[in-house]
Amino acid sequence: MEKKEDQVIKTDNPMANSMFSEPIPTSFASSGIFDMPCELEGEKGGVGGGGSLGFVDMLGIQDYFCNPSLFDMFQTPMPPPPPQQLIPSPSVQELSEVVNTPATPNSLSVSSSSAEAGNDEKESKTTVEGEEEQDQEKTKKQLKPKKKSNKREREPRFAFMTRSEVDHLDDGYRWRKYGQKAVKNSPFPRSYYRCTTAACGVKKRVERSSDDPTIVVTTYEGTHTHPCPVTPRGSIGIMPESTGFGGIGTSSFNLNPPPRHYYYQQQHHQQQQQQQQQPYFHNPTTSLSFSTTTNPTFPTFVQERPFCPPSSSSSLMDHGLLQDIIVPSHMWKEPKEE
DNA sequence: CGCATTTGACCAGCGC
DNA sequence: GCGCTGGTCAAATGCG
Repeated sequence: MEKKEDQVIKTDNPMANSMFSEPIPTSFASSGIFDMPCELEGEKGGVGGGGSLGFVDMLGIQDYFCNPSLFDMFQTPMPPPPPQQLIPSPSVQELSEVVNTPATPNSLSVSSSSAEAGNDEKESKTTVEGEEEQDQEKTKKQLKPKKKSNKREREPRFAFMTRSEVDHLDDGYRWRKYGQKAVKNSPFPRSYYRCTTAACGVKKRVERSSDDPTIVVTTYEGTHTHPCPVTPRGSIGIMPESTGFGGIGTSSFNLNPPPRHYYYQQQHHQQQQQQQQQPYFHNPTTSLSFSTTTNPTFPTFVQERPFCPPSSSSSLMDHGLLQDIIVPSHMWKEPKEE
């Protein structure tokens, strides 16, 4: 029962979190560089969710959404983890494959799909409201009907790959672990977490990549319906509702982050070219790429910067983002020794 | 004492 | 129909 994962956003910053699911306006469709319509000024150590976040329908990818908080996570300090390392392109591909097992290359309804993808997609017509799901959950608890006639409709999911030694990354939200399972083809168990906030049905799964144990794959499902209860080091936050992404923000940092530019690492020959198109990056120190190595339907976000630990000053925190080290594409191919 | 984690059991979906 | 696997529940346990 191979499952295809959701799209994977790979980052070295464990703060992968708070993001998620919502259809990505196809208007953002593109096939190369993605210029996140997010402005940032990053001064208080954070990116905020200042503006809107654009997103993609790359190579058939749609139905995705990246909560602006995504940006946060890229510059939010991670807990105690070890020195972050850059993830060379190769590994990205590998991971991508691992996580995105057999998918349907030509399928446009990539929507987050995973196990229940099939069903979800069929029923996805009737958009699921968070409340509905919660009701279902309640019902479940009572009769344990679980997925039945009313097969549970899942919200789009987002997977993030993070190089970290800690499994459960601190993303600012409070999570309660409700299960752990051994997963097939992986020596590492998968942990299931649910947002502890009442009425917030966001869930996330955390597991390590069997290929690269240093990689933690965090899959988020759902959208938080509340402000981030915790702003670790004042760096986490979610997109303001005004953005239309349903997020609620309470970031303690500047909400007008400088433009973030991402580029989509196309699967074929364009890949390298794309990577070299740094001019696309307004902020040359930070880049995030989408990679659809094996399966174009599942992009992989690759953060090209090593994690920058929080500093005592907000300005420095900001640097955590702005001073990221850019890794030339060629370096990806040839992982440097540390 | 309250909350989070652990862990075995249970259930549903899927492939054969 | 059966077995496998993923996902969830909930009692037991741990911890602050």
